[in-house]
Amino acid sequence: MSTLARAGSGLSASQLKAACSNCGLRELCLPVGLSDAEMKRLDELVTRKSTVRRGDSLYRAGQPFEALFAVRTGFFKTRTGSPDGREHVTGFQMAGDLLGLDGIGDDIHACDAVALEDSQVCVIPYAHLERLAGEFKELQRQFHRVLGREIVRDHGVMLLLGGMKTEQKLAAFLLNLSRRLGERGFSPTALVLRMTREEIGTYLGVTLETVSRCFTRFQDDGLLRVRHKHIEIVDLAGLQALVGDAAR
Amino acid sequence: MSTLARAGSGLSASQLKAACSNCGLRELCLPVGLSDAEMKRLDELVTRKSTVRRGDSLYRAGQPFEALFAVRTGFFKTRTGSPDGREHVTGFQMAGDLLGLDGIGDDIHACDAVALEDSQVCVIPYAHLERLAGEFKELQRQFHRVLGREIVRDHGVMLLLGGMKTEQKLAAFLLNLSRRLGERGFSPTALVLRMTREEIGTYLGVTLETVSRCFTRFQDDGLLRVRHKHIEIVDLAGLQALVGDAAR
DNA sequence: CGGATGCTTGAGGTCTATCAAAGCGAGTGG
DNA sequence: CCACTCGCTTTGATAGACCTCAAGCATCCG
Repeated sequence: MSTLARAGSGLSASQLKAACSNCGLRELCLPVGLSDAEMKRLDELVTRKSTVRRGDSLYRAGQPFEALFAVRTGFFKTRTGSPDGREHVTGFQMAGDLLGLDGIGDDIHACDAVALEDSQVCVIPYAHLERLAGEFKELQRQFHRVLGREIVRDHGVMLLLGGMKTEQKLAAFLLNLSRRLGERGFSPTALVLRMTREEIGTYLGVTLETVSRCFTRFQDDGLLRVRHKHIEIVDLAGLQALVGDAAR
Repeated sequence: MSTLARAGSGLSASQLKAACSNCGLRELCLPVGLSDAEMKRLDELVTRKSTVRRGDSLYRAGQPFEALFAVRTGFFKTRTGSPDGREHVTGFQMAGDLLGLDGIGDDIHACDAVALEDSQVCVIPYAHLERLAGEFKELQRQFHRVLGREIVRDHGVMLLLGGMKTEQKLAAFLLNLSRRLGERGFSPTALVLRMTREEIGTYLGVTLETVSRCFTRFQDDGLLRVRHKHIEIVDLAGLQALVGDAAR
């Protein structure tokens, strides 16, 4: 929010040179374990940044896939339309997360990516990335790792959706959010939710009312302090005990 | 089952040369759109076959990841342990499907792969595959497609688990199975299930009793004919109507 | 400051999990 | 080859969780 305010409003922020080599997110994004020389070549790859306003789509299902996106600032959800019309959220992405992997399979995006707040992304042209991956062994390896982790992450969500009750689901969701915010230097216990109860609900496979009720139950049990979008985790161990252990 | 009988029992079937270039599954597996020369190099890659007996694991969660596996014959399930001890099935794999992608992310397998019938797989050493992918643009592209499709497939399962009722889940499951069997030259309407009701249940996020009851309900409604593991799809359109449309 | 959106809370009904028991089949060993 | 046993499946009864419908309230934003 604070960094965004400065960079915001201006239309094409292309003046600011996007540079992976000095990006504060480089530990979270693609380039890890690359040599300086390789890092410089990667800088050439990521030449463009893009700003997405809250509520707008970065891409939509059905659109041709041309690039991956790395979130610099802001918050996104990815959603796919359920066959019966309702929407289903497949994930939430924050700074350092990669967006667009759903397009790799068939060169067509399989879901929408919607900004939940004003956001900024790096544009990574995919053809360019594949070319570079062919040249740099380490980049290739790293890219495969990212894809592989996404697959494992999805399996974790399947476990969550298929094998847990509402309380466990919500606890796992909050712990996941807490951990990721902590990794990015934010407080892991004082969260501000960027998404609505309904979005949490379709992500977890329950209704928004059930999410709301579960929040108040957690508060009554002394696990959380809930004031609308502001969540304070009071008893982190208690939440972990609910899930069993699996945080990711 | 019939082809297996011949190749079975013998311990190392290395006598039989595994060759992608003349494999009947090459349309389903990795190599699609490769030139003859590239195909020959790929043959070098897949030098080993392995036999897995029903009930045995091809690999287990926690084991070091060294190779991908392509199913030649047979049927597998992949499962991950739920935090509270129960097992959750993440997928079913048949001839032409790839196994082991869960290990790419962190060089450790994230789930078990268990044979549901006596099976045979091609072993694809991963280090070798990555090397070759660096050389052959088309192989690299194809490999990325496979990973990308797996991600999209997982999103489809998340949709199924999170947004559908039992009837829709089971219908979607049967339609998926039917389609994949059809693509492999089997009857798309007369299926023999290789998995138990419980395995279907944990895959769909319901109990085995609910699966069983749903089968009988489908039979009563004239959609199926069910005799234990033998399922005959009577009204395919009716099943599709239940789901809405999304088959995959 | 006022409308709109999102959140909370309640009541009732449905669906599914759970516990329990019996029936059928496939595979095994005599 | 047959009988037996074990595992899988089916079916029933009950209780509890979640969804649905409905209303009132807080908050955010222009």
